[in-house]
Amino acid sequence: MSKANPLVQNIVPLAVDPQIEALVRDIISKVADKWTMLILEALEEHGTLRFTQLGRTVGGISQKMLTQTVRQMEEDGLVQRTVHPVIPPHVDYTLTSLGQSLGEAFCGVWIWAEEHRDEIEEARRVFAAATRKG
Amino acid sequence: MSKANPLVQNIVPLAVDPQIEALVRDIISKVADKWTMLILEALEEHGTLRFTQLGRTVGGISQKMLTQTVRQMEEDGLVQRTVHPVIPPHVDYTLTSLGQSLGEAFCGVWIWAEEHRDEIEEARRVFAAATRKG
DNA sequence: CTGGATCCTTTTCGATACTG
DNA sequence: CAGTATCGAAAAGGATCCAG
Repeated sequence: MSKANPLVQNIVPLAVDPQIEALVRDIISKVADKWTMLILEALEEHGTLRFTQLGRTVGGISQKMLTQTVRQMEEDGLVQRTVHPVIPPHVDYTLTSLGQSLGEAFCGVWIWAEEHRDEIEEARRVFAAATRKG
Repeated sequence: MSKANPLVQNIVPLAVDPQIEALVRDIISKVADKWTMLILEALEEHGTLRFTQLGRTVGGISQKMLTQTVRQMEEDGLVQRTVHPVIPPHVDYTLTSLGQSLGEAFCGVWIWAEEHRDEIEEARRVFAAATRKG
C-alpha cells in the first residue's frame, strides 16, 4: 500500500457494508419518491383503500404512476394487495406490518422537516441574497 | 400519520397543510437523493472535506453532480461551504448543525433498513416467484 | 483545484387508447 | 373497476472541454 499521495492518505473509506449501503439507498430513494410517500401516508391514515379511492386520496397521480408505485411497494413487501374476483373487479390495498414500521421509522424525518422548515426557508433566503450580491 | 379511525374515515383529504406537505416532500426527496445521502454520510464521517476529497470519498460521482448536489445542500442550509482565496483554489465543505440533525433524523430509517433487509429481500423473492407463476 | 458551460444519452412521466 | 401498452415531451445525468 503506497502512501505517496498525501491528499489521499487521510481519506478513510466509508465504513458501511456496501450491501446495506445499496439497500438503504434503494429503500430510501423509493420511499422518498413523491408518490410512494403519499401512498404510504394515505394507507397509514385510511387503513385500507381500493385502487380508485387510493388515487383520489393521493390526488393528482396518473393511473400509470399509481399502478407502478403500488406494485413496487408490493414487491418490497410494504403493501398487501388483495384481489376480489368479482365483477366489476375489486382490489384493495393495505400496509403490511413492514410498511407500517417503515412509516413509523420515517416519522423521524418527517418531524425533522416540519421542525426545521423555518431554518431551511431562511437558509434559502440567505443563499438567494448572497447569490444576487455575488 | 395517525392510525385509521372508523369514525373519521370518511373525512377523505389528508389532514396536512398542503404547503407543509410540499416542503416536506421537497426536503425529503432531496435528502433521499442518492448523492445527497452519500455526501451527508461522507461529511458526517470526515467532518470537513475539500471538493476533490469529497468526490473521491463519495465515489463514482461526476463533477457536475457533485457541484450541483453540494450547492443544493448549501442552499438548503445543510452544508457550509468555505472558500479560501488562494491559488490554487481551496474550498472546503462541512455539515451545518442543521445538516447534522438531519443525519441523525435519518438514522431511524437507516436502522429500519438494516433491521428489515431480510424481510424486504424475502418479499422480493416471494413476489418474483408469484409473478413468474402468474 | 474548483467549477461553469455544453452536448448527448438515458430515464421518467403524463396523456391516451384499449382490455377483461 | 382496475389495470396494460404505447408514444412523445421533459428532466436527469454523464462526458467533455474550458477558465480563473
